[in-house]
Amino acid sequence: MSNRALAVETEPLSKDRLRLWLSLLKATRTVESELRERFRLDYGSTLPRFDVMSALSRFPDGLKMSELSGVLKVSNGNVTGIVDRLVAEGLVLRKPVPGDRRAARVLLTQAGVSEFDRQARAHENWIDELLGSVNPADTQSLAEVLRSISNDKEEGSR
Amino acid sequence: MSNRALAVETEPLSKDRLRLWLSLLKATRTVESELRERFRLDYGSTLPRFDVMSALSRFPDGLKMSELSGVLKVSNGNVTGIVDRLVAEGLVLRKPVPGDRRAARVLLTQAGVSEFDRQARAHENWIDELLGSVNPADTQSLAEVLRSISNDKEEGSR
DNA sequence: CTGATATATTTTATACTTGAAACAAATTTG
DNA sequence: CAAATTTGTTTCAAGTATAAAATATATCAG
Repeated sequence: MSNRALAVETEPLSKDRLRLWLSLLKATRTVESELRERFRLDYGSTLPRFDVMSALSRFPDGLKMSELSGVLKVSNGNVTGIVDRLVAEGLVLRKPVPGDRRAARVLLTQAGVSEFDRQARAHENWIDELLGSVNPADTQSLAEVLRSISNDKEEGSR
Repeated sequence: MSNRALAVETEPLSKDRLRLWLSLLKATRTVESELRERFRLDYGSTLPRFDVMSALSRFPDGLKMSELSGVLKVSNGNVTGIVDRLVAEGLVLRKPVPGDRRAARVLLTQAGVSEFDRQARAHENWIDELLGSVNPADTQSLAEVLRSISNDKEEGSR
C-alpha cells in the first residue's frame, strides 16, 4: 500500500463530487418540473415538444429526423413520436427530400414559427426567474464548468 | 420609457441565464445517459431503481410510498410501478403499517441492501470519473449555487 | 355514530424515453 | 450489375413519468 495520505485526501473529493452530482440533478429536476407545469398550463404543451421546435427554429430549412435526434441527443424512435404529434397539431411539417426516398426534412410551419416565438419568450422569462438566485457574476463561469462535463464525453468518443 | 440603459444591461443577463440553463440541462443529460447505460450493462438495472434503493438505504425502517415519492420528488403513481418491480426482484419489501391498513412501509430486503451497496460503490466511482473535469476547488461552491436554484422553489411554496 | 373531509395508495390515460429489431432505400464493392 | 453494407426512419417492448380519477381507510365535526 503505497500512500495512506493520498487515500485520505482522495476520498472526500469523490464524496464532494457525489454531492455535486446530486445537487446538479436536483436543480435540473426542479427547473424542469416547473417548466413542464408552466408549458402544460399556459400552452397545453410539453418540454420535449418545445425542445424539438426550438431545434427546428434554428434551422429554417429543416432537419432530417436523424439530424434532429442528433442535435437533441435523444434516440431516433423518440423523435418520431414527438414529431408525429407536432405534425398532427399543424406546427411541423415533413417534407420529402428530393433524391432520397428514405429521408424527410422536418421544419416548422408558419403556425409553428409563431407558436414557438410565443413560447420562447415565455420560456426565457421563466428561466430568468427560476435561475434568478444565481449571482450574475457566476453565470458565465458556471456554464463553462458545466460544458466541461458534457464535453468530456464527446472528446472521449472521438 | 424610463431607462434604456437598464434594458441593454438586463437583456444579456437573461440570455446568459438561458445559456446557463441549457448547459445545466446538457451536463445532466450527458451524465444521466452515461449512468443509465452503465447500470444497464453492469447491473441490468436502471437509474430510477437505483434512486429508490438509495433513498430506502438512508431509512432502515423504511418509508411509506408517499414519503418515498416526497423524498424523490416524483409522482405517487410513478413510485408504485418502480417499487412493484423491485418487489418482484426481491430487492424491496412492502410491510404493512400496524394500525393503518391503507399504508405500507417500503424497505430494502437483505438482498436489496447488499445489491445496493455493490451498485453504490460503482456509482460513486462513475460519478468521480464523469465529473472529473470539475476543478476540485470549485466542487463545493458549485454545489452551493445549484442548491440555491432548488431551494428557491421550496421557499416560494412555504 | 354518521356524514364530511382528509390521507395513503393504486389505477388509468397519455406521453416520453430507450435500445433493439425491422424495413426500405441508397451506396459500395467485388 | 448483384450482393453486401450502410443509412434513414419507424416500429416495438419495456420502463419511466405525470396528472387525474378511483379506492380504501382514517379522522373529525356535530
